[in-house]
Amino acid sequence: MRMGEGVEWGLHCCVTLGWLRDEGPVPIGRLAAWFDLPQEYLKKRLQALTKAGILTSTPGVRGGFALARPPERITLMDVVAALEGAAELFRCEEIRQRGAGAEGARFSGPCGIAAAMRRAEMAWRRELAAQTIADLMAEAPASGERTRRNYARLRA
Amino acid sequence: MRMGEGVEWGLHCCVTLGWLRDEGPVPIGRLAAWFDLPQEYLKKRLQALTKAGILTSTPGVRGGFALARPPERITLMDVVAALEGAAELFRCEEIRQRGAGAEGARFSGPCGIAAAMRRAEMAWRRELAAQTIADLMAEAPASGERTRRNYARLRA
DNA sequence: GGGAGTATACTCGGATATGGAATGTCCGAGTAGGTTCGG
DNA sequence: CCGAACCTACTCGGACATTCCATATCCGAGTATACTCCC
Repeated sequence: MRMGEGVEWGLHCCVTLGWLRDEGPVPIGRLAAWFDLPQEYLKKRLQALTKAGILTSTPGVRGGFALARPPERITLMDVVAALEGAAELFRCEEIRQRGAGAEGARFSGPCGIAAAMRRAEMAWRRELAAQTIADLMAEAPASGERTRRNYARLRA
Repeated sequence: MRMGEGVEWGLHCCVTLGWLRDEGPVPIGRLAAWFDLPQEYLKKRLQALTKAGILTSTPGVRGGFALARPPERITLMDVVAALEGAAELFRCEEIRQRGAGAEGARFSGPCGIAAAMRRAEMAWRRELAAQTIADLMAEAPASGERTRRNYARLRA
């Protein structure tokens, strides 16, 4: 069980778009070159973020991607859910109700195993939801400054 | 990103083996029929648990699988790590150091994104390590009683 | 010179191949118990 | 009748197919810009 690499890409792109928010939309080719990533596949991932309402995409010759909301209102949980699906990590198939072991059982309450796994997963989600893109931006102001400088030079 | 179904199988089998600890080793065929699971693949997963030191396997005509330690000393984290690998969910590829965005950067500290994801993952692991197989057994004493009864009937 | 129409180049969007991991299946090695033969 | 050797049946262990999803790629739809032509 591992997370897709698109999550790292999406988070870095969101932080970068947060820093370049005053510069207007950033085209996908620029972002791909920025991190040396496969352009077409990165586009596919950003499209998922767009569908989830995290990014906005504007077509046309001066188009590109941009944040749909202020960075303070975008949590890591939003990005992960958009890119990896909102489904839970552990899926209970209720195997306790099948086979010879279920002979003469009622199963009133929920499955204890599923409940325990759910508790752990909720702790994970809570931590993810507590961090925002703005927090990540605040942690590295120097990188923000450099990003704006490099981007302005590329644009010129 | 989803967890393999083997985790659910492994946890249910561990709880069942905890209840049947006085009955000696349980063969794989019995366990597979118990939950109506594909026998050969379940065996592969239990072999992983054996390699991790969670189960013991005894060959021979009266052989089978059994818990290697008391249920109080087996955490959900142990089982998940044995079946899904101990690698972290989020792997940082340091894409910030690649491409045009890294022009003239020093990168003194660790990647803030990786740190944030690590925090969330640690919360998840902590919750998993706090729950043991014995806890799961204690939550459903009725199922334990029924399991012992059904198993004795099958054995007869 | 001004404005409308048109052509164009650049963007996003979804449909289409490919590779690797999770899943599923198979055969061989080993051990405990039962059986048989000899004492 | 007792004991030891052998044989058999059942177990686990690892090697071999198959299916599904993440990854990677391609072509088509749409729009703002820039240019051109007409008034």
